[in-house]
Parts: sequence; structure tokens; C-alpha cells
Amino acid sequence: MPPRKRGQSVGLDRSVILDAAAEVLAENGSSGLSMRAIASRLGVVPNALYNHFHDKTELIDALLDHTLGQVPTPLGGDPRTDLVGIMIATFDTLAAQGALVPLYIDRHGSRGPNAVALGKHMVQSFLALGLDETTAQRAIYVLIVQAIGFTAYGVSAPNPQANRAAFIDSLNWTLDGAIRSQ
Amino acid sequence: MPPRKRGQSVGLDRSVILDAAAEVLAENGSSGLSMRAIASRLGVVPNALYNHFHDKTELIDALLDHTLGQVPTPLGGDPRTDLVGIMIATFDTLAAQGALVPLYIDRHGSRGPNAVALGKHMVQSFLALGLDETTAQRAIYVLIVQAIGFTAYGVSAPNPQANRAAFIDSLNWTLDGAIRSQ
DNA sequence: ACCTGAACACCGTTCAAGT
DNA sequence: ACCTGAACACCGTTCAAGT
Repeated sequence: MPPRKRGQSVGLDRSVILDAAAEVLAENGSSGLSMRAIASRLGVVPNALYNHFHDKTELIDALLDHTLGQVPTPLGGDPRTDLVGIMIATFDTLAAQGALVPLYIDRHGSRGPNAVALGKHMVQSFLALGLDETTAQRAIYVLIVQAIGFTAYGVSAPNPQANRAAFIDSLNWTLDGAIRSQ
Repeated sequence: MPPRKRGQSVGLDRSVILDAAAEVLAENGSSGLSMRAIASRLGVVPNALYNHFHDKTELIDALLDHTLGQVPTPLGGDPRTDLVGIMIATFDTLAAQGALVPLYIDRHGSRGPNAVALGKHMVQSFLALGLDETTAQRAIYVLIVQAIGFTAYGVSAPNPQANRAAFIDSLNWTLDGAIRSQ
């Protein structure tokens, strides 16, 4: 295909760029996720991306939150079952993105709207379980760090199955502890 | 100072390089920790480092294990107190290295001798607590991922104190859960 | 507003010397 | 064995155009 002329619009937007980034990440891993590789996959010059993201960190943050948007939130069953369901779904969704989480951690990621929404859902479940607000916030923080920690560590884990099983143990122990602490 | 002549020995070794790396990391953060910056601090050309480390990943792994070597291991008090002490000391030691852990995670770090030694100490404590070997291994894995997860997350946490407190909650809940599961 | 061209200031790593 | 010189193939990001 012939190179575009200057100024010719190409229909780039955040969503298209994020999809391309996910593909590059899946194919080439975190070290291969460069702005240049994403641009190249879109048939575009690297600096074109900067019209849609301020820098690479913002792109990675957006990609993580975009991923979090795919986590299904169970609606209103038993609160504890809901919490377990949300956390396992979060783990599996992040784990499917491979090296994204380590990259996110290294780039000082901030939480996006989907992360916030997930957090709100969890507060409700904890309140229904009888926790006060501050204890609920603490428990949620612990659960989030664990989910991120296990997915990040799982990328290089020799046995992904064992890593997932360890996460589920950790999850249940945390729920028991948080509930018992009230 | 005048530049060295070719072949002139300069007394570089792994330990000296690791110290320089820690300084660069402390001053410039993870994005500033380049092979070139480490070499520059040592007054040496970048490729000189490759006589002592195969690549940057190996250097980072060595730096993490070197850091782990500074964790004091309490000798033979109450097993649970020992475990809590080891984990908190590990957290504090890693947290003092700032952005090292996120970098370690992103680079697919492998465990070094000091990590292994710490693990062995923990197995003894768990066995003394009445756990069988496989449950002990699982619990240790969970504790390690948590320590790494909280330190990595803590680098960018808005409130480091709260992050540390959350880690200690997580630690106690995990110990309760692991012991109770037997 | 959104893209290209061109450049700047970096990277990690390799390889052929030199001593 | 351990270092330098020089190079290769990359990076993220900026800035001045063009439309």
C-alpha cells in the first residue's frame, strides 16, 4: 500500500490503539511493547500515537483499565460468593494479558474508571457482610494488591496452575481474616 | 582524571557493580537504572559490565538477591513470631530499595541463593507449627508473592504507611488461614 | 484536529581489538 | 581475564511542518 499523504486522516482513536497494543503485547511480550511497534502495526508513524495518549505510561494505564472493563461483575447473590467471583474473574482476566501487569506496576500505574467501579461493587459486598467502611477499604486494598501480585508473579511462574491455586487460597484466607477481624 | 589506557585493570567485580547500581537506582529511579548509567558512575565504559554479568536481567536478579541478603533472620524463638519477623524484615528491606522490585518482576527474575536460604528458614518454622511439607510450601509461596506484591505496589502507593499496615494484616490473615487449613 | 518528516538524546548488546 | 573503541539496531519523545 502506498504511503499516506501528510495530514490524511486515518481514523485512529484510543480504542483502536489499545487493541493494537494488546496484540503486540501478546505476540512480543512486554519488552516488545514499544510505541514504534504499536504504530507500525497500525501502519502509522510513531508520533501519531501522541495525539491520543500523552505518553507510554498513560497508554499502559488505559490498557490495564480497558482490560479490567472485561471483568464480569456478578449481580447480587451471596456477598462472599460475589467477592470470590469478582476476584477470580479479575485474576483470570489480568492473567490472560500476560506481561501487562508487571509493566503496569513498573510504570506507576494509576487506577482508572473500571478499577473504581470494581472497587465500589466490592464495598457493597463487604458492607453486606457486616464490615464497617474503613475495614472494608482495607480488605479491598489487600485483595487488589494480591490479585496484581499473583498475576504479575504468575507471568514467570514455572507452574501457572499452582500460582492460580495459591491465589485462591490467599483470597479465601484474606476473606476469613477480614470478616473475623470485625 | 585522565582516561584509562586499553586493557588497564580497574578492579571491577560483581559486588562493586551492584553497589553502584543500588546508588543509581536510589538517585534516578527504575527508568534511570541503565547499564550506561551504572558504568558511568564507575568511570568505566558500558560494555565493561558484561565481563561480570551476562545481561541486565542477571544484574537485576543479583541486586535483588544481594538486597535479600541483608534481611536479618531471627534465630529460633516462637515459630509464628519468627515468620512474622522474617516477612516484615523482608518487606522493609525490599521497600527500602524502592523501584527494584517492580523492575525485578518485569524482568522475570529468578530466585537466588539468599531467597532460597530465607525459604528454608521459613519451612522450619512452618513444620514446627505442625504443617505438612506441601502445605508449608504453599503458604511460603503465598507469603513471598504478598511481600513482593505489596512492596511493588507500595512504590507508587499514595500512603506508604497504610500500605505497610495492609501488608501486615495480609500477613497475619495468611498465617491464620494456613495454620487453620491443617 | 490529526498526521508525517526529521531529529534529539538516549538505550542494551556485540565484536574486534588491545594489554 | 578484563577493559576500550566503535558500531548496530533499537528506544520515547518533541517540534515544525502539512492538510
